[in-house]
This record gives sequence, C-alpha cells and structure tokens, in this order.
Amino acid sequence: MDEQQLRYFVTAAEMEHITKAAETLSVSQPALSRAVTRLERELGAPLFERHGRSVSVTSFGKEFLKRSRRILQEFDAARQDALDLQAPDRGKISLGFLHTLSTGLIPDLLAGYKARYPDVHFILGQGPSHTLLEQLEDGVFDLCLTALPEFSSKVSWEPLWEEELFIILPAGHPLAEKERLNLSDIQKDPFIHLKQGYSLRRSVERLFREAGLPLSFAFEGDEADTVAGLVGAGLGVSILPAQQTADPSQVVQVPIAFPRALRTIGLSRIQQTSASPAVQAFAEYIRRVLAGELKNE
DNA sequence: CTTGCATTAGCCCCATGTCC
DNA sequence: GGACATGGGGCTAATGCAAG
Repeated sequence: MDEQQLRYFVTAAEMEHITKAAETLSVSQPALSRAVTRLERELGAPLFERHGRSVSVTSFGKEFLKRSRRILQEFDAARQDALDLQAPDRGKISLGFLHTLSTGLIPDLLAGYKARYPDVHFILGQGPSHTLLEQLEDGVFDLCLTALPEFSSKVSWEPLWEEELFIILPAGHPLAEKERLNLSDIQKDPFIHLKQGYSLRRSVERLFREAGLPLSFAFEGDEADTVAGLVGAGLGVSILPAQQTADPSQVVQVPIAFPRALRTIGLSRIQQTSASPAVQAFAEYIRRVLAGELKNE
C-alpha cells in the first residue's frame, strides 16, 4: 500500500465512478481499476461493490476512505513541512499572544513582517497565558508572546519588552484627574480584575504584595476589555496595561507612582524542538525590531 | 440491439533485489 | 558491475454486463 494507491482509491471512492476518477487522475481507466483491485487484494476486503457498470463504496470502503484521507493529509503536511524547512521566507508560523496585546504592537509587527515576506502564512491565537502555554506544549503554537511563565521544564522564555500598568478608574472618579497615583490610593475601592490563572492577575497580586497592601476582588472577568468595561460602568477600579480601545469618556488611565508597575512580555517557545527557518526568522525579526535595529514598516 | 462502463488480457517499461 | 528475475506502473484492445 502506498501513497499513490491511496490517492487513486480516495478519488475513485469520492466520485464512485472509475472512468471519471481515472480522467481526474490523468491515468487510463484500466490502470485505476487494477490499482484498486490490488489494494483490495492487499487489504483482503472489497472497497467497492460492483453492480454491472456502476460501483459504490462498501461500508468497509467508507471506513477506509476516512482513514485514507487522514493519511493523505499527513502526507501533504509532511511534504509541506519539508518545503517550509528549506525556506524561511515562506511556510507557516503559528503565534499565540495575550488578549491584552491584541492592539498596537503585535498587529504592527505582523503587518511589517507580512509586508516583507508575503508568502508567510500566520495562524494566530489569543488567550490567557496558561492556555497559550498549554497549547504551546501541545504543538498548537510555534511561538507565544506571554508574560514570564510559571516554571516549566519544556518552555523557554526570552524577555522582549516591558509594559507599563495603569490604574484604571471610571471617568468622574474623585482621583481621575490625578497625574499619578500610588497603589494605596485605591485601597478602599472595589477591585475588578481577571480570574485566577492569568499572568496579569499574578503581576497585580505581586504588586500589592510588594506594596504590603491587602487585595480582594469584587468582580473577576475573563478579558481585559471586560474588566475595563466594568470599571467604565462604575463598578470599581482596576490595574491593566494601556487600554487603547477604551473610551476616554468612560475610563481613565492613571500611571502608578509607587510601586513601579511594569510587567515584562517575552517570547515563549518549546526548548527541545528545533523551530523551522520561518519561525526562527520571525523570532529574530521581533527581537531586532524591539531592539531598534530594524524598522518595522 | 446499442451504449456505457468495469474488468481482464497481453504487452512494454522501469525500478529494485539477488546472484555471480 | 552486469545479468537476470520480479513486480508494479502504464497502455491498448477485448470482453462482460446492465441500462436504455
């Protein structure tokens, strides 16, 4: 059983018409007929039921068809991978990044890279750190832009840039006009943030710990946008990275004077595996743009 | 009976394995 | 390395079978 036999079978089974399938495959009809017979002989079971001048796929044939399709997909993927391995300017890069990064820098980086290498195909995914890193370990992503992951022997993390965190207040809050605030200034306000497991939440918890302040949550959400929305509705205050999409008539972002509130975003990847040239080239591009060596246009 | 379609038969070509 | 056998790929032509 080889790839060609499977392709012949799949085409014939999908069309349920040997002559038309042979035309599609650009072989003579007997050649296809014989290839199918050989396959049936090897499998020891009929793939087609012959009724005079028509054929239909047997139930065994239908099962075998499903599996054959999967095998051929693997064949195609392996072939594509082999091609991609030789060409850094094409191929597939799957990138996961935090929800909070979906505006600004990341779209700009992607647009800049795509302008240089139009044949590169990006597959993007977003989510909280823990989900992204799980998917990274499962091979869903080649690279992820996340905050420092909790310990993992499989994932390596390389810091790239620092993101400032802001106190987010509803417009009209008594502190909304201030130029800078300390963490202690919002101690009495109901605090809204992301649920457990989010790296941003860990950063904020660490910030309060460092400042020696207690922290309790009035509301916990799944996305920074949701949190900002709840703040805008006057339900409390929060601490988030700059909210580019937030409506300034709803929420106000105030820099934090004390303690210094930064979180580092970096590139996560699986340590052991060797990335394709396309993935390596993209990682290098991000590094160089962020280091100011390269202009992202 | 004619037509359309699948299979079989007989042939050639080529790649691979085995033997010397 | 060359000779030979084997098996799979291809082709055309012939045959078998069922629908119209």
